[in-house]
Amino acid sequence: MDAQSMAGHLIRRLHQQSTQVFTRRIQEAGFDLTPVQFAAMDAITKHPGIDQAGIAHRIAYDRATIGGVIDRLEQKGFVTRNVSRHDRRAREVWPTDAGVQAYDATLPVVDAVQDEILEGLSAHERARFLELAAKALAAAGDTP
Amino acid sequence: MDAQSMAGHLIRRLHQQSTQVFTRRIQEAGFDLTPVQFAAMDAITKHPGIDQAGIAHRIAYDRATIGGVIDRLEQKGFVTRNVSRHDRRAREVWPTDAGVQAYDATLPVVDAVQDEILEGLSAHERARFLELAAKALAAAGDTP
DNA sequence: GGGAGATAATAGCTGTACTTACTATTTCCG
DNA sequence: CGGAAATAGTAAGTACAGCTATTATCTCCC
Repeated sequence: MDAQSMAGHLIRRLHQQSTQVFTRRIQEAGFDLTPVQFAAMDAITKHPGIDQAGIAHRIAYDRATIGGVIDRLEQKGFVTRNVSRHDRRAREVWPTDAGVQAYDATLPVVDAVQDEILEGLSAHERARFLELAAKALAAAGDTP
Repeated sequence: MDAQSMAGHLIRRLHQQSTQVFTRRIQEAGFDLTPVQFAAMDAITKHPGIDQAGIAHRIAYDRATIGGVIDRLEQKGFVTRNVSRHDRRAREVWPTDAGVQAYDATLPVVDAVQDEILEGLSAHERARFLELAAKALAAAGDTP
């Protein structure tokens, strides 16, 4: 068995490819958002006031990691944080106008990136791939 | 378009799943190798004396990143390094006996992990998924 | 044969990822 | 009610993962 043909290796390469395409296209479009930061913005704009644990849960992240991601989004002026009135342990995260604008502006770019990642596949193959990927994930204890 | 169903997101989740399964099973088996360290050991045992750039190229890594990986493999006593006589810029990397033993011992565990990563898929689906993943990668300028 | 350009490795920087440990709350339940 | 267990966030530590810049060599080509 060659390590190069192993599932784990192929998946790592795909992930690498995916993040590189994402980063390149977003930069070319004049924006500054990483894939993870975009995923967080997606959760925050769709659920304004969500707390950090909620974001982590939605995009399948570690609580410790998401703290740093939100830190950077806050530094960029895309979100603000405040202590929740209902639960003083929690921080509510709200998108700023600049954050909403950045999210809206990057959305079409991100959409295009999804096809580019799988550009070697036909439309049918692409759909099949995504279907199988989702199925493999669901079996592994998916929590979207 | 929901970010959760995007190709990039699914691939990231799969990668996350893949590394978590790898790490857990390897640890349960009493070993201490990360997925990247294993991939590097695979290249080194199959090409003893390979230089770091060669390893990086084989497993599709950044030259800067691989330096740290080899550092850690050296600390664990799995490889040794020496300056190449043919090219004094290059460091030849050789597996130690302990390194070869660790590689051989982990190989069956790693093999089993590959199936576990895709345990939600039937054998046929698994093969199809790997085929599509390889095809998508090849189109993106694969360099194995 | 000598200088331009390529290449190997490293250093420093940013940004994930996940772990364990710790603090501050909240909630559940006897 | 009151304490145990659960939960939100942070901190510190390890390990990628990639970028740019720098240094030391090497190679190629005029």
